Amino acid sequence: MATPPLHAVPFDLKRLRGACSSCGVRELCLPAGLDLRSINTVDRLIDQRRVLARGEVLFRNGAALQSLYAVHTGFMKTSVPHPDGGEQVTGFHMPGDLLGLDALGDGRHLCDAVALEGSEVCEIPPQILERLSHTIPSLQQHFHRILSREIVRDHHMMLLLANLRAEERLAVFLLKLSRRYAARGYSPTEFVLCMTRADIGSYLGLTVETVSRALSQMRAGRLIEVSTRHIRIIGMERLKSAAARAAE
Amino acid sequence: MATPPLHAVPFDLKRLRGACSSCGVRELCLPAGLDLRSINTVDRLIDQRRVLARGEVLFRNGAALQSLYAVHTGFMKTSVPHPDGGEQVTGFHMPGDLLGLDALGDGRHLCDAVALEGSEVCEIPPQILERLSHTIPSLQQHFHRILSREIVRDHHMMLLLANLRAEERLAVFLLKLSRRYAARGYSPTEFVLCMTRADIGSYLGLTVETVSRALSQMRAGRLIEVSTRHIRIIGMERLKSAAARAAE
DNA sequence: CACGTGACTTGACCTGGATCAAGCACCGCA
DNA sequence: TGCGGTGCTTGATCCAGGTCAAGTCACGTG
Repeated sequence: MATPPLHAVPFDLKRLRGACSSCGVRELCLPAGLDLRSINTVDRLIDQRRVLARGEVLFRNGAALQSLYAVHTGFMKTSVPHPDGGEQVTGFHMPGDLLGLDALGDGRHLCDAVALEGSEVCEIPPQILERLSHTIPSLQQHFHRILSREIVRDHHMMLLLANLRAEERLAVFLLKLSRRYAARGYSPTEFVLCMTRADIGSYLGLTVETVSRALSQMRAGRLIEVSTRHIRIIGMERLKSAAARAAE
Repeated sequence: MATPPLHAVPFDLKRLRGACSSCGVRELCLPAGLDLRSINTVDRLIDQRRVLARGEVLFRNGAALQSLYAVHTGFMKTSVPHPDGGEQVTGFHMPGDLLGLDALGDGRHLCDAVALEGSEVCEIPPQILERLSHTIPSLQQHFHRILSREIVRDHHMMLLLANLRAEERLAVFLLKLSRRYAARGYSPTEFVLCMTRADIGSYLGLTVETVSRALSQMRAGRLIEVSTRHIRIIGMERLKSAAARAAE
């Protein structure tokens, strides 16, 4: 039941120049301005890969920052543990996304990161990134862009949590997933959810039951077809208008 | 009815070395590692001040990024306009806070920033910041730290919006304000709110009525004294336990 | 000084989603 | 092949907070 294998190669720098032209939304791609020598330099420094089995933890809340991670293949989630046992999911991460940014603040991770399916990540030691930024200004700029976009995304999420009703939240969620899959070359209308309803609920500030009901309702309204983890969007326009109150 | 004048001098670099030791939480202070020559260099480049009257707009959603801004004195809010007329408040900003980070992503501001009382800000052109970062590594690091902390703060906010009930949200809100005032040398137990109930409500995902009721309830429970904008915390411990479910 | 306006409070009512409860579907495993 | 566990769905009930409505308060203005 895994999602189709994703082929993104976000930090294989030897391929970056070619890859960048095609990666569109993919954030980690470096600007095309790098000369070959830089690319080789970088490539020598960043080549640590790490393979994660489904359910495996990449880092935990409280752990010292060793490295940032670029998701290479697979699907990850990050969450902050709730004092009373539960957890709040703060994001889902697909190939090309960067993990661990919250730890730059004081050198400790403030969330857990776990693989929702077999995944591979690239390790990017922050010192190296910072050192490289000195010599490659465009890299620095790009890194700032990534951080800034993360902030914007979070603001968007706050807006969603503060203003939207259950079905609207779900609609936004599905549309965002759809776009992200599309940006990576997959079908925007048909995909498999890697996360449980509980994960979705936590992320969207809803209970499992409400998530389930909202999905059923969207099925009833013929916006989507659902069979447990498999989603097909059959009424993209209706789905978009269901998400209408969100600042798209 | 203005808050007491705030005396922070976050970007007067000539004073930074001395100031930093005392500024604690203040984020914009540069690490002490700068030598005097750097300080003078920076100081020559960053000296644009801008004065804002209460209600005046610093920048608008959609405007091209000219500059980042460090709040110098006063009190600002940022908000993203809601398609259907309203707005979602994304943050309140006190002296030492940095504004405009969301625009690093694609060079356009994605929120409005307005002064809630007479304020003064320092302009910090991002190009200069980036150029300086090349020559002063500790500055770069510190800037990353600021961005990272912003992300962490937003995650905390998401957690609040997704999980807490009205009174808990208010309690967290007041405690956070209290701490921020304390960090700037003001009373942690008595202060004046610069924003309307509507602003608070928007920020916390509540209606004006609910904000008002929650405050009344906290008064009834003798956690605080309220008279419109003036707040005094008279039961700090009770206030903290009212916010208990938040990951403090 | 009365007046108007916008900010705030309080009450009555209603509803979306949480909670509680029951059962179903799927999967790994013996 | 049956069994247990985990994830998912659906129904019934309840309540926090949204909505609507009616004041009251604070303050700036003619």
